Amino acid sequence: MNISDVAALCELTPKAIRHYEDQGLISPARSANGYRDYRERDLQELKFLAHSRAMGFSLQECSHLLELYRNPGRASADVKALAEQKLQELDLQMQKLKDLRSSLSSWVQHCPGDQSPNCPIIQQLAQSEENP
Amino acid sequence: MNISDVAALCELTPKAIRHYEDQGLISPARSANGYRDYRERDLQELKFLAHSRAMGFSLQECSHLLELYRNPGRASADVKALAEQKLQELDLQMQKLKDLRSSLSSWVQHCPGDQSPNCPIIQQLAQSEENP
DNA sequence: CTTGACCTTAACGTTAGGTTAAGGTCAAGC
DNA sequence: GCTTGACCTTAACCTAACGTTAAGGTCAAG
Repeated sequence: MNISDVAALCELTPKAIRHYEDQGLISPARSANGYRDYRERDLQELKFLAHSRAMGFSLQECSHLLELYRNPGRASADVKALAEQKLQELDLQMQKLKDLRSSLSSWVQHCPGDQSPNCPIIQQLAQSEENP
Repeated sequence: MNISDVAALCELTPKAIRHYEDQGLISPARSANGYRDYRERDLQELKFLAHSRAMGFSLQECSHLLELYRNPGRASADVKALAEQKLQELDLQMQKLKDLRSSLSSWVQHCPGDQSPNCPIIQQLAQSEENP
């Protein structure tokens, strides 16, 4: 199968698929004309990669996950460890976003939003935090 | 004041400050020896930028905010508009993170985490979503 | 006068691809 | 046989916001 068809099936772009190859994650066969020729197994791995990326794993982490996927002798503990680490990262990010949102939201609520220059948002951003 | 001192006061790195200058956000005076020479006003603006960046605004958005900060004739409505847009972005990001976390968390809970290869996380990632 | 800590610019690295650019391949229609 | 359009190839530059060398000038202290 050619790259565009694979891309459509995996909901990836051809460029992304080539990128994964550049990074050594997959290495499809080549047809006589030099075109990449994807087999069933490549398709499955690319779908796996697409889902892993969609879950927020970096390409490096996806590479690691793919190794485990390929290895019938894997230990589920290794997979779980990766997932739990990602879970922690997600929690950290969410906490940060929550804090930002909270501050920004309250500033917005106190902003008149009219033609006057007086603005608590600007004031907060300008504040020199001189409160130890 | 030299760049390192400013950086320390604003909790930025010298490189970041130079970057903001490269991007046209600030333009400090130069001493006779060619060193950047930051005045009080530069300091205030850099603090403003640092806080704006910390609130999740992009450099472009920070540039816009800085314009408003500098302009005594600004309308608070313009500031509020930027803030509300950012607020929406934060909400979107949080929702995505929540969804990811939710899926991943449930997969992790069902993973034995032992030496066996059987792993629901891998299975979920490999799934071909054949459920319309 | 040396030394170390600072400053300068330039240029490449990072992440995960997107976007041209220049050119080869292939199946269809004339 | 020939053109045309849709596909494929590699190469190389673009994005954000800096971090990281690298090579070299400046300055205050000893």
